[in-house]
Amino acid sequence: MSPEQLDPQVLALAQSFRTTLRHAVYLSRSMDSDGDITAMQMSTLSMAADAPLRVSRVAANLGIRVPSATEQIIKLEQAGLVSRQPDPTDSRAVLVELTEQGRAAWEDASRRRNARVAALLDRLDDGERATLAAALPIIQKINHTL
Amino acid sequence: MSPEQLDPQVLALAQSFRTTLRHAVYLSRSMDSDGDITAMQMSTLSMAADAPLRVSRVAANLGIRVPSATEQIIKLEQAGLVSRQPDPTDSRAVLVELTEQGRAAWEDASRRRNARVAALLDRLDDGERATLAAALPIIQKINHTL
DNA sequence: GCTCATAGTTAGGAAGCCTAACATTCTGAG
DNA sequence: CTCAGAATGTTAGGCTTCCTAACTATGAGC
Repeated sequence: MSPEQLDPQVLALAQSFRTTLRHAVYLSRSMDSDGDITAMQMSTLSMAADAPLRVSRVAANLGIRVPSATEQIIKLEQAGLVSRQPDPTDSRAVLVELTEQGRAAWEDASRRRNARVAALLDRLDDGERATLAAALPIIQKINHTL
Repeated sequence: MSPEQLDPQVLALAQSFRTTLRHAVYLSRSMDSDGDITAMQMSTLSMAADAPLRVSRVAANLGIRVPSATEQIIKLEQAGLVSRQPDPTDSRAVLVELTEQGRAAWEDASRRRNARVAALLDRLDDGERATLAAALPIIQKINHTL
């Protein structure tokens, strides 16, 4: 909490990082806006693709409150993409899992979006792609320390 | 538009990029949610900090429609942070510029947010920071090719 | 068994974004 | 010079997403 102790170089990087990420929000929005599945729904589906998970975990992973997660999950359920099952180990909890249709929709949407982003990345040279590949885990690491 | 031609390695990078960016949205949101100025307002203020600009340019830079930009700008105006002046070269257009109070608020908010992000980046080692610094311009470049 | 914490849902409201319709100003073709 | 169409914003109305507060139902500890 003492700004004087911060390395100016780190501060400059922080500024650049913040700005880049702010713009990347719009990049991400446009990358993930395709068809009828929203970015948030994509996130939820990809979480559930690994294994069924609780509503509260969906909320935590999305950085939203539980009621908001419930709302989104209900929409996914009405669209037939996920099902809500009571957790056998805790009857208070609800497990969100992909339906067959949900898995198909998720895989399809992923494929199309990946192809579009790959087309963007294709314009970079090998060095740039290598740098980007090296930086992504670091950004994820920062994300986890949140 | 022919997915078969895409390098699998580039596709994998695209997937990772997309996922990282999607999570970074929430990171950015938490980094930029501080006090009373929202992330979008910060973006608008930082644009106007360089030079007065039109409503349509604000909208374009934020990736939103003109009416939505108008709405945000009116809020900033009501908060006393920007003023709306008719463009002397085109009376249809409106120039958004920072007020003194707006500039002070922006500088203050920037300082605090940069300090908080710098504290996160401080936990990385020098190599990680170097990689991150190298990657940021590349992400910006991708952003511009949008 | 009572009490308190935990998991989700429901209800109601705030904020942000959108499209459609409109007023005003500019531009250029005749 | 005039008038039709383009460009710039604003207003109006609606949709979506998120929030907090209040509630139900289940689990856990004394």
